[in-house]
Amino acid sequence: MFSKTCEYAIRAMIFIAQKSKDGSKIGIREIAKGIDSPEYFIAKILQELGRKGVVQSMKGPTGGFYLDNSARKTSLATIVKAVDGDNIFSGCGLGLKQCSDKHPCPLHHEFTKIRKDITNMLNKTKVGDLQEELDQKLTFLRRD
Amino acid sequence: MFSKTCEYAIRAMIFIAQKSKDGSKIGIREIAKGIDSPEYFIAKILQELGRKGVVQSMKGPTGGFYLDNSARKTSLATIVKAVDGDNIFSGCGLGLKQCSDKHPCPLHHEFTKIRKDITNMLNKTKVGDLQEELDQKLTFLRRD
DNA sequence: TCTATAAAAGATATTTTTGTCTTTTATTTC
DNA sequence: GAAATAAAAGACAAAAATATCTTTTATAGA
Ligand code: FES
Ligand code: FES
Repeated sequence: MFSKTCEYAIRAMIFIAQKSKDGSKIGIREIAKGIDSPEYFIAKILQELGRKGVVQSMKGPTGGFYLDNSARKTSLATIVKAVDGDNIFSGCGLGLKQCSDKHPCPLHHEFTKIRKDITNMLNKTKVGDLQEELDQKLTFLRRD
Repeated sequence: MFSKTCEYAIRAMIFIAQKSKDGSKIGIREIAKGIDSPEYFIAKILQELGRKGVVQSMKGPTGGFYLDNSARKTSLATIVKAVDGDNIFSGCGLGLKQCSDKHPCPLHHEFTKIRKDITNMLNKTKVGDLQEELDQKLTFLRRD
């Protein structure tokens, strides 16, 4: 469904939301541990998300990653788009160069329904909401 | 959603269903052209599907690929499972090692709904049915 | 039985994704 | 201002996915 990169990105965003909700910042090493991802790899991903303004960061001592109030309202759709592009939102399920109602592939009618559900789900789900459930220990970001 | 390999596999299966419905067989070169895929690559994929009994083939002159009556009833789920494994049917949307109700990731509740829809869709959709729509030119296997 | 044909099998190559390491830059604290 | 810290940037490496080519095997038909 999502690339590994995207899975890590979403997990990291929720983790950062949690660890920075009191205004503090969280380092890359702890993030990697918290979400069970390769340290250098998630660093690269967050760097890119930082450039796009999806996550905030500060260098130097006491520095690290955090989310400002507007970033907490980021939808998963925004993250997915930033990392994986928009193939999942508009691409053909059978890999035709273009998805189109006028020139549909054999799966088009069934696939667009699902694609719509996925899009709705990703649009309505915000990082901040997922972080709250995580806080209540109703959900988890890693599995040992 | 699906790997390139899987997209080609599904398209090829529908194409073979169409071209072999009169009992004839279809060669790899025509298949590659018909579904706009790399020739040697789809050959490898069909070889593997052949080993698994998902598609039928014959060597030699007048040889080629075809689908017997039972293969026409193959569901997309069978093809996807044969090619991509069962990650899409049971894997965690955020890439945790295990998807579980007891230890759910933040996306679990929303994701399992969609995963179920996908599973149902792939199970109920049969190659033969898609081929019929293709015959009526209601759908297409390539886009130029 | 010989020849031509077409898939199977095996080997190799390229590209993309995923993962790692090193150097540079910004920031804090002393 | 100097030292320590942590992310940014850039270079590199490994693995997986995608793609291509060559040789072998089975089959049909002359
Ligand atoms: S054309 Fe394939 S999903 Fe729309
Ligand atoms: S645990 Fe992630 S989808 Fe079930």
